Amino acid sequence: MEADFSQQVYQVVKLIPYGRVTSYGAIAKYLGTARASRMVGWALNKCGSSGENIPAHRVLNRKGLLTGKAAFAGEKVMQELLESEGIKVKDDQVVDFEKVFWDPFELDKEII
DNA sequence: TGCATGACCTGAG
DNA sequence: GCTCAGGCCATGC
Repeated sequence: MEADFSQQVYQVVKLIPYGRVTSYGAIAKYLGTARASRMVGWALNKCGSSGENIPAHRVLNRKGLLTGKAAFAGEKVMQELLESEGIKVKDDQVVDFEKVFWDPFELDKEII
């Protein structure tokens, strides 16, 4: 349940604000397993089987590349979703990735 | 129990 | 500055 790594990832991904994106490494680091960044992607890969609606399209790699677009219904679905939120995507890559980048640690900042 | 895989990240050449 | 290779953790069979 809560202790499940996958659930932890889903929780963070669902906390991503509208029009913002984050990287697998950022989530992994937030969970305390920065070296298990690969697990983050895997957890999202099972998001469909988990029965939860996870905005995995907001999660990209460190380069802002839509590496997980293949896990969606269509390779263009992920891009459409991002563009729908105001995020520009070109060549399977997010434009101004640094500007739309969002760190899970910002949540703690708000709490503080 | 052990091996192989994975939507990654970091370091070195 | 770019490219190649290795390593990390968690899950499935």
